[in-house]
Amino acid sequence: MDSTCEPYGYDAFRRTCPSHAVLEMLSSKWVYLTVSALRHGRMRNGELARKLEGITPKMLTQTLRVLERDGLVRRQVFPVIPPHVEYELTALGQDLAGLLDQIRSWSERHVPEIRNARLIAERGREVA
Amino acid sequence: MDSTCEPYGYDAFRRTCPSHAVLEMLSSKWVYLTVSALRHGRMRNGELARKLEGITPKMLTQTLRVLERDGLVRRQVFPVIPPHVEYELTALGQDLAGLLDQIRSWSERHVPEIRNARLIAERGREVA
DNA sequence: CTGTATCCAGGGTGATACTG
DNA sequence: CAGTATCACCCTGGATACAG
Repeated sequence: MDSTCEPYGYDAFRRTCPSHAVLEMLSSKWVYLTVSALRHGRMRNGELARKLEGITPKMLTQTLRVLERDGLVRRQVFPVIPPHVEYELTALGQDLAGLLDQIRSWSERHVPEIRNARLIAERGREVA
Repeated sequence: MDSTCEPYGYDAFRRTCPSHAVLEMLSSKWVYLTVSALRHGRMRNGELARKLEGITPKMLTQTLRVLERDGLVRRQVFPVIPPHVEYELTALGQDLAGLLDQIRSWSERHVPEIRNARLIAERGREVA
């Protein structure tokens, strides 16, 4: 069983390596956005729902549960009525957030170039 | 039509913003790995297939086509027999590669912490 | 307010076989 | 070698309604 990728260390290129699964877990736009949103402090469920435009209650909960399970997000429940729940990044989550947020920012910054590339690609297909 | 997110600039949190679609396109483990693999220079189709362990021909081609369409990868065909095709990152792709590769590296670096978090989470569920 | 419970459509993904 | 074509299938992800 080489699931640890030993003795050469972890290698995400190997499908049996745990780091491959971690990478897969991170490959979700809702994970990106959730972690990025929490980057500047704790937020309530409703706040997140409004910030992550278009997310359904199910996906929001599901995403938060995964992040909580993997130690990236901490969930705090206040036993009051109506319910009050807050989410915040753990130290590990904050470490990751710096990277994920850069990707988000990159996506925003390079829209024009990508849009342009797509237009050129389409033209090429028309000619053919 | 606020698809450009104007007048406040692009915002990936808004589902109608083009940057949201870009983020979604990047949310794929095969995109991560393909771009990371190409980071150190051009590669042939077969080389990529071997490097990206477990990828099917279909997914490899599909991923490369998306990256090519969006201007992140350049495809060069040598008209010889047997066929010879090489892929390499464009300038835009290299810019992105730096970020994506950091995520990949992060995934490898933090496996122990995440594994540990999962174990604790499981224990919690058992108690309940 | 913060979720859970269903249901459902759709397509991403893989496996396989095959062609130029 | 590089890629296409097909098929099936899971299962994600969305919509909705409802509960504590």
